[in-house]
Amino acid sequence: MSIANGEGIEPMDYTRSCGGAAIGARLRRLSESIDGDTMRAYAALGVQFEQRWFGVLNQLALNGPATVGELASTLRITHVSVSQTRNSLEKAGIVVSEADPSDARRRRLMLTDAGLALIERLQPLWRTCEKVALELTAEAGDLMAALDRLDDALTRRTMFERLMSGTTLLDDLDPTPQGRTG
Amino acid sequence: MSIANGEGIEPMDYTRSCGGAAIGARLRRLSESIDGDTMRAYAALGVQFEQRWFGVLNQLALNGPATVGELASTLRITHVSVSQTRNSLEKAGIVVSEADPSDARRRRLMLTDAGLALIERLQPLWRTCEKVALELTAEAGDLMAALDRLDDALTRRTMFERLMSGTTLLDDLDPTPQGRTG
DNA sequence: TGACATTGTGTAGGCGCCTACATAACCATG
DNA sequence: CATGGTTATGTAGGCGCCTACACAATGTCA
Repeated sequence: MSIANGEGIEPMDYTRSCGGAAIGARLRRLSESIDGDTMRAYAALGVQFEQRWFGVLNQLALNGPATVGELASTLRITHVSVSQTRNSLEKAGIVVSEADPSDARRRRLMLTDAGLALIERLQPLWRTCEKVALELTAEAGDLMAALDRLDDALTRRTMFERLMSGTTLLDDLDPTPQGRTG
Repeated sequence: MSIANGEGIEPMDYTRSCGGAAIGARLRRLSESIDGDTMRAYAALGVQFEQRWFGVLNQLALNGPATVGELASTLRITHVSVSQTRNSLEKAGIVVSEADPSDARRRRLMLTDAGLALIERLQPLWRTCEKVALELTAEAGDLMAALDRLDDALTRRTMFERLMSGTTLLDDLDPTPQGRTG
């Protein structure tokens, strides 16, 4: 808490110095960097593409038509996000949807010919992504496996549970109820 | 590309099956999960806190008053983001700012007493974050180090450079100039 | 048949970050 | 001291995701 020098020395990376409370920020920064560069690659190839399209397109290509809810569940994002992505994909003519005849609540998405062509066209870039991912995994030493394990760890016990569990937090926490500013 | 079954089988996690093109999405999803849970922890403790405050607050606590640009540089985010965070912090009474007497373009941020008190109050939670980060690193097998190495790898050569470099991409890429939809 | 919960999808608005652009203060020139 | 480039900050609007809420179609049960 001591107020030290205001300039001069500068830690090489704040997320490295204070890992714990900033790990979310760090992952976010990495994802934005990678997503941004990938988008730039699409643009550089003259292909109009949105990052968020990938999951849905890939699933439709692999497994055929699917509903909003099915895609959300497979992609592990909310149905809202899928719904918005669907909207964008339809506007771009890459996907069409129709009400499921057996249940009018459901909306079945399927690729258009333009969608199939787009996927075909992007295959090389996506294969390159795979290669780069391998390259990075090599350089970063087992990154993907570490992410797998992080996913697993958080599935076993969420961040929230970990933060709130007595052993780590409540022992330490000063119980004066002075908080709640707003 | 073959259209297979539309229901039934479901890969356990799409990001694991198609790692390359979705690595950004995966990191984003992880960061959102962690950030969201951390925010829930603040809320559960009755403290009104925004995730984005952390970097700036931490820096001000560690190094004393600083300008928007200095913070942006240290935190490795844009000055815009710092500027918006500053605004939010000032509205919450946690930080005040004044024009630098020697250069009126610069705005020096410093903690208020309320800001110092908030930091004091959050120390236990932040220490818990550290512990949880260590816990996760243990469970995820050297996660933080892998992230360090990923950062380094991307600094050496950006994702964009990797994607565009001939060896990986241009060899594969079908050169028909049919793209550019919009 | 009508009431009521459940399910599938959509809308509004928020998060923390971004890029592109605008503005104001500073610093050289002439 | 006017001109124009540079620097520090701010505004507008976008990204992909989120939560909270709205609503229509379906199932259930009196």
